[in-house]
Amino acid sequence: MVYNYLDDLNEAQKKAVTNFKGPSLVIAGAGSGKTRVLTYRITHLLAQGIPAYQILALTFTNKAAAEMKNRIATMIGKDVARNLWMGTFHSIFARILRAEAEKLGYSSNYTIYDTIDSKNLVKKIIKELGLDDKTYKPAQIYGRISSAKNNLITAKAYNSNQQILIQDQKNKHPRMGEIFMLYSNRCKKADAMDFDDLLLNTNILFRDFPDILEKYQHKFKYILVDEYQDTNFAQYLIIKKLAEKTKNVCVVGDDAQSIYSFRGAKIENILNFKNDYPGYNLYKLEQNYRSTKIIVDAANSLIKKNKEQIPKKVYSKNDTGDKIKVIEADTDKDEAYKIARIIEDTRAERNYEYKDFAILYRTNAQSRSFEEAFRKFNIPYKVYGSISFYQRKEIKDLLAYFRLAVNKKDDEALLRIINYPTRGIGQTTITKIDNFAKQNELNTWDVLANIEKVESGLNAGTKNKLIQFRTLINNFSENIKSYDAFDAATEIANESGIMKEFKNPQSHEEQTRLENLEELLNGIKEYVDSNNDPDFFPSLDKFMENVALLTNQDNEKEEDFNKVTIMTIHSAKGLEFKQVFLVGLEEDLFPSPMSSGTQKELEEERRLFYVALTRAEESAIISFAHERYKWGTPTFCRPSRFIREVDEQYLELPESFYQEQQTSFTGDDDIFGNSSKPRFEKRKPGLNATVPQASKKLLKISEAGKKATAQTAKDFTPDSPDLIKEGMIVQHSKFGLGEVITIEGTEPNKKAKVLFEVVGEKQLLLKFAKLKIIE
DNA sequence: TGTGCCGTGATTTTT
DNA sequence: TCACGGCACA
Repeated sequence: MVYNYLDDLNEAQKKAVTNFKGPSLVIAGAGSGKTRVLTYRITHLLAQGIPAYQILALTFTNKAAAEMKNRIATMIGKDVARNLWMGTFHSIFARILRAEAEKLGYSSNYTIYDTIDSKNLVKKIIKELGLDDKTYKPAQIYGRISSAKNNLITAKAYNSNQQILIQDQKNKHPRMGEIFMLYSNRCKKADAMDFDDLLLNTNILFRDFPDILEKYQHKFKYILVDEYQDTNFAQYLIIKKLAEKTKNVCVVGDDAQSIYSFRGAKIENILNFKNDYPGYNLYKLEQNYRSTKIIVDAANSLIKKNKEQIPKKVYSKNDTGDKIKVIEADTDKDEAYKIARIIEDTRAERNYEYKDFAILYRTNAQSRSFEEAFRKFNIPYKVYGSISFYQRKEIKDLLAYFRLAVNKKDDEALLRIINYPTRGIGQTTITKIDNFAKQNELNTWDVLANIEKVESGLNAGTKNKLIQFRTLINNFSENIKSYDAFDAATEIANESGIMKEFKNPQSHEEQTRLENLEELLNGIKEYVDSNNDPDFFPSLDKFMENVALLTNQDNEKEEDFNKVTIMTIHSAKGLEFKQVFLVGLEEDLFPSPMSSGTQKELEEERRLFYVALTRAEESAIISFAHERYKWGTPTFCRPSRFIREVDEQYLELPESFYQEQQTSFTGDDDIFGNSSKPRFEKRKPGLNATVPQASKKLLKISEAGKKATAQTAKDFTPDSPDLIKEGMIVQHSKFGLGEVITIEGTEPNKKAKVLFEVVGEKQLLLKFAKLKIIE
């Protein structure tokens, strides 16, 4: 060791790094140096003379793995770091499964189906069974299959479990089990595993082949797991089995930051570590180095409302910092503009750069208003979380050729490209081949391979086209044996006709697609060039091994470096910014109405808020709007309960908030309002009671005319005040629909008393008020 | 077989 | 609002 790395650590961190024998649980509060502990612990293991190949370090993202690897490489050298088994759960076990594939009846170059492939397959099966895809929503069905697998329930086990079957009956999905079974069989037949199979099959491998389990138990003498609070049952059990012999397992995580239960993560895994590994060592990293005192204390004041927690006291020794400013906006648009202005101001006042800011929200749909505002203000920004690079259509299409060349059984890939670019093989033909394949229990490719002999009612011309396609693919798979990945890929890109599709880009969109394809090829070039192992041939099939496991966050572009970050809170986990804007803090948005039904769900939403707040280093700003476009319709909103849950001493609230507190926040009873009820029953209880009775006409209009309202709100042109009469239904740009109760006074000071649907009764001076006549 | 229009429905998503 | 799938038509 070139320097005494332990000097970089505080006492708690040092203990967590140096006590490397036996089970360890490291509870790492937000910003407490979790990654540091992990990397230093590995460094320490290596310094004790433990060989790198005996260390298994599991993360959830490629990014986290790459970051750790880099840090370790700088501390102890690239050559050693390379031999560590460090990567995501999926990539590590995909690798092990490739080595052991035959035992489970797969080949070592099995395909990995990504979510899109999986959903397509589910969709197809639902169709084939003649089921209604409104009852059997593919995404939902896939979700159920996925969560079954994450709980280690195979299709077979699923179908023999009475309880599950009864549950499906109740859910109006009596044929769920059948779909699951077909789905599993199809994947197997295509020599394909989906994401969940990678974990499920690893478990099956370890269960059914004890000698193999023993081999890996012996191999991995030290196991480290990052973000342990986000492990699902399948992952938990793999770790448990691998660590059974040595018990040298170190898990790091923060129960307060568990936000992925909807994907099967079990917070119980971290809460129950003490039971699984009695005699474990517990380390709590409680000093937050990232944020100001106010931010840490505010976050604590909120999170303490959660019941299920490992007790800890996160604190900061940094500056006190600014109070968290709460900003009130009229509309979502207004919210974005206000924030754009603040960004420009802060940049000037504090000498911040654009990269120091982040906009964090609950749902992706919220990005739009910010994109628009930032464009207006010329603020450079980058939006994360849209569609991943590898999920773009053009990329998936080209990759499908690669996949088929590597594994001809890959039916999803085959069907994707058999007529793309179009080569005269239409739906009718595909259906015929497909049916024949199914009747004879064959892969689609098998039918193509013997198309000359197949009695399928296809005419000679069509057969010829199929033979041409077959020859094309056969050539490709010949090529990948001798060409390196880049040469093979380039050949395929050209010969398949995909590049030709974009030869003369007609639109900006086509231009982007071409660039994406080029980027993919460049990536492959890099892959080939970066190999300096003379014993390794960087072929296309090798490149394909991990492609399905890559995501777009893995390749940040350099030009995106100094831009404002716009992303969901989920994707912000692990990141930090000087100033964080927590936007859209409204009921029915955050907490999300979809996940505030149960206490458990609500606690997770609260943890989400906690994660968001603790991303901030120097200041955090919370915003909410009174009116927001939801699915194209302007909707009225109330501030989120989470604002109120933060201890007020850390907040700088807007004037109106104190007034509103008295009316809309009189108690908790309106908080759990059912969102299907008409809105005016939920706001301002004092007025609510009177509104519905007062105007049946208004109610009728607002119920029937939601679409009309949406249109009028968009291009709002007020009518002349002279035309406004008693009894009319009018619309106000801010207050929405209302009924004119009385008109009094004389020009130019005519006043109208209007009963609005949402805000109740208002006196309006007609010369100022902009009203539009609806009826 | 390909195109264009209309109706529908819509969290979060590390792999 | 926006994206996607189904269906009618060329």
